[in-house]
Amino acid sequence: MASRTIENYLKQIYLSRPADETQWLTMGKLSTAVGVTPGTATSMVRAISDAHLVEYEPRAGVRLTPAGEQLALHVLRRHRLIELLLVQVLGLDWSEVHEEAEELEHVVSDRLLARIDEILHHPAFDPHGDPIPTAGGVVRRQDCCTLLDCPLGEPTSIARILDQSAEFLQYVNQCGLLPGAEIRVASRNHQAQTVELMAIKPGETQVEAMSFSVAEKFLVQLNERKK
Amino acid sequence: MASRTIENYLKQIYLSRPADETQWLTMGKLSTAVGVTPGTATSMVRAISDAHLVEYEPRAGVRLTPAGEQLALHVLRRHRLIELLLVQVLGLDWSEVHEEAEELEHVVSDRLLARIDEILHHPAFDPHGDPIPTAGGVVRRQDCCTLLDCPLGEPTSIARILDQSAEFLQYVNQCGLLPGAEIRVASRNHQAQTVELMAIKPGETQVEAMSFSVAEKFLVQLNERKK
DNA sequence: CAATTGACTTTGGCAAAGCAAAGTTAATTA
DNA sequence: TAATTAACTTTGCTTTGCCAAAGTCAATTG
Ligand SMILES: [Mn+2]
Ligand SMILES: [Mn+2]
Ligand SMILES: [Mn+2]
Ligand SMILES: [Mn+2]
Repeated sequence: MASRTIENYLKQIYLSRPADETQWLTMGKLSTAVGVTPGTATSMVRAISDAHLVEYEPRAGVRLTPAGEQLALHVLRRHRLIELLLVQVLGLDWSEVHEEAEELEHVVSDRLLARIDEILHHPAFDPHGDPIPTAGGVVRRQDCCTLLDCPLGEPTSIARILDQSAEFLQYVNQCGLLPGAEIRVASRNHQAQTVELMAIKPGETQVEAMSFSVAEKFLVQLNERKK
Repeated sequence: MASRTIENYLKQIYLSRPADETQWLTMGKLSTAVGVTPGTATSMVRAISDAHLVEYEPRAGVRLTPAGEQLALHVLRRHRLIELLLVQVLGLDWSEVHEEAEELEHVVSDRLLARIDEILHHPAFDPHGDPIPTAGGVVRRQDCCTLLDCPLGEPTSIARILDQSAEFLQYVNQCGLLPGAEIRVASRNHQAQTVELMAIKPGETQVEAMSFSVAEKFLVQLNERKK
């Protein structure tokens, strides 16, 4: 079986892969994502490539094979299911579960994972709104836009938080913008580079302002019309 | 911090230590307990001894220092709390949790462990009846006798199962002799080398027979008088 | 008391994972 | 086009754990 090191590399290759599918992930990006020196990444990638889990083109970069992608998605599934368990069942704060899951993801057996999945009723998203791959290795697509480019005034729900640093997540917590929260973008001020939000709560109107750079870190979904 | 290898060695040194406190644990016993060749155990123990976690006397054996014992007890606490969580909250069978906990015990953070402890209401015993060391590293003593040497006819409760192989635990499950089960030893037949048990259930009298060698694997406690 | 034996230790070697620093490429700049 | 530079690869070395096989010690046994 793949060592925990290899699992970590594969997961990071998946998460850091460039949007354009034909592109390679550069070794520089990979080495910083994994947290090793570039030389270490090169030799590790060579090894993983011998195992046919990635394609490696010197001076171009690295890219997952179908087998490697399946493995990466399994690790990601473990990671995200564990995060949700830690939040929902064990009551950890969502800002601290990532570190924890980073270790646990390599150690939880298939049997235990199946039980976790059952207890959580086969959830589709983790506490940060990231999609949980299915046991078969399929990632469900959600179409979202950021608070920067979603339509003004429309009722929307927070779907996903892109900056998952502990500090940012604590800020998100404070202003109640967790995944699921219903809000509208009241206005955008291009001079001040700010976005004004309104919470949709019964009888109450709360306002929150944030800069464009922060607004970009929230993905939202348009609420379905209830007429 | 101690590597997972060192944690495993310390835990095994603790669990395999001879009953007589003045005795050393031999390297042979340790190496089979840890599952490595004798040479490997020797060199590892040398290293652990350099870290002042054990005393090592060549050709005599090994023995925990107070610091090493504290560390061993912390690993044991993690192991046993995790086992109980897996059974009580995640619904795994008690015959499969040991393997699982063997890995998880090295990876669960203090914060997570504290939450587990809370959720389980600070339990004193794991699913097999083994005592869970306190966070301060204290093991509560329970005075038990085996089904071989407990008094005949007295109402007792199963306290602890000494053979924790998956097969044996499944047998224990089948005859309902889990920790907490109330029974009386009806008789012992020294010719046949068997023990006859009676379950104490409302209105029902169930009988179970087992050999001396199996009876030895059950620790029981006398029930307090209810007069 | 010597010989044998079993338990233990030592030695030498290997694989995984990592770093530092030197050496290459290839893209950019002048 | 030539020089510079940033990104990448190679090389050499380290640490941690492990095994196999050879060597040593001490307890029994004859
Ligand atoms: Mn990880
Ligand atoms: Mn997440
Ligand atoms: Mn373990
Ligand atoms: Mn146990």
